[in-house]
Amino acid sequence: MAAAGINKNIEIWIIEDNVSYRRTLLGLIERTKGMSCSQVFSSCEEAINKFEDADAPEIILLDIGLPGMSGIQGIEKFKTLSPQTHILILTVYDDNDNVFEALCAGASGYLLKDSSPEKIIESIKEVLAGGAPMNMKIAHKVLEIFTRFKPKKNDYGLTEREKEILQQMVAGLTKQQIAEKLFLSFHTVNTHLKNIYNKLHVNTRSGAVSKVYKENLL
Amino acid sequence: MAAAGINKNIEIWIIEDNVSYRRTLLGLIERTKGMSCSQVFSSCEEAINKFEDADAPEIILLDIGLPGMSGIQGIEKFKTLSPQTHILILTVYDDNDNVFEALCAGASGYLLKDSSPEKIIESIKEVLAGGAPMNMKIAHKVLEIFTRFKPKKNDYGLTEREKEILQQMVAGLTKQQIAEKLFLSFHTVNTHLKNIYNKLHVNTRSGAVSKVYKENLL
DNA sequence: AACCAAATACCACGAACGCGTGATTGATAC
DNA sequence: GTATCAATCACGCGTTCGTGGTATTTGGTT
Repeated sequence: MAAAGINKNIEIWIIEDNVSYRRTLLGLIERTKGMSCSQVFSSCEEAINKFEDADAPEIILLDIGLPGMSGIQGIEKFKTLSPQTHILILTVYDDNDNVFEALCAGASGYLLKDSSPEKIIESIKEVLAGGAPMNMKIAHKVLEIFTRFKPKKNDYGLTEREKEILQQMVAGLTKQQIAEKLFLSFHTVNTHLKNIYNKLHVNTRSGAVSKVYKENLL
Repeated sequence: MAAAGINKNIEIWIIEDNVSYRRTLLGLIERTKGMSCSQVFSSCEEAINKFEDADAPEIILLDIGLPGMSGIQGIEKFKTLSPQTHILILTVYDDNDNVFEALCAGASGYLLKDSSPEKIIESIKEVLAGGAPMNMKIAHKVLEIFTRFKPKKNDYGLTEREKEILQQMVAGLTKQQIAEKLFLSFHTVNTHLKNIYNKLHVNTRSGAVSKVYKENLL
């Protein structure tokens, strides 16, 4: 596995539009034994062009927020052009969508830009060793995403009627509208709502709706 | 919760049927400063019983291949009994199914038994810091699982600021609370909220929150 | 320099909400 | 046979929301 590091340098490309950060990365790579950065780009498009007359690198350090084609789109393109190339995301975005999309698209790791230089070097090695380096924060998000795939049946002891009312609330209806739709008195809906709040340990509509989705109730 | 490490030891339970490995773990924990293992079990059932007359621990080190109830089932049970308890899987199984199920069920981390003692201690700390420690191998499998999914994405031209405010609303905060949290005037939040409603074509908090989840905004 | 979108801030009003406290009925359980 | 609990309905109080406005500042385009 580490064979590459013995005879020749690990070939790395950098795609990063921020000039100073790009320079920082380049410096870091170049002064690390066993690694070398032959190409730097500020957009995916440029890198894609280079694939024609240059050998594919072993690693691409890739930003997500890029001018033109986004890093996410880039991943897919690079993976088609050179499936064996590992792509290590290095970005400021840590929202669930970007993380999810990047990993779905085939990224081999996901780091945030506040990672220390040592962490970055270490992660590159980890990728080559078949790992999947991630920030603590990112790893946590990954698990969060996982738990969403598993329908929890944590009822909180909600009654059928309460669930019914919760559904209407999730749909965005007001208490009065719910009452009309379910042929109830406004006061009844009010009471149910209070009980729901108690059971779910929330005290706002948004909190309740949020809990419904997060924990897959109903 | 993070204050726990300052004044008292991190409370850890071990559930592991292999006597010698259990002893190894126990020894490791007990000789680590700031951690203490008050309970060891060889099955989930025993641990579940103890939940009644003992305080829930901060961490459970959990094996998967157990007599009786499997570790996977155990996770769900423990998470119901004590949602704030972190469960760290420590097992020999590294097949996709077990990994996937465990993480779906709510495990906070997944280590293989060949992990070094230092790695285990480090992982416990990482879990408490909100991370999700995984072996290189496991992390790689997690990414593999991810590549099997491929969803959509949507945006209603929401501003970054608007998304930020939407996030707080999803968390169940009131306008006033959001204003305080983001160091804004109440009126500003109000304005943003109006714009958000317009963009999402809703006119209630619940409707907005609902849309966020249904269409995977943020 | 002109322009524009985004972020910020303010006001006022009627509608809706959250919450405490209460009651009545009917079914199920012990 | 009485205890429990879901479901229904009721009132009032103070708070928050949704919506109609207006307006300033700022950063980026043109």
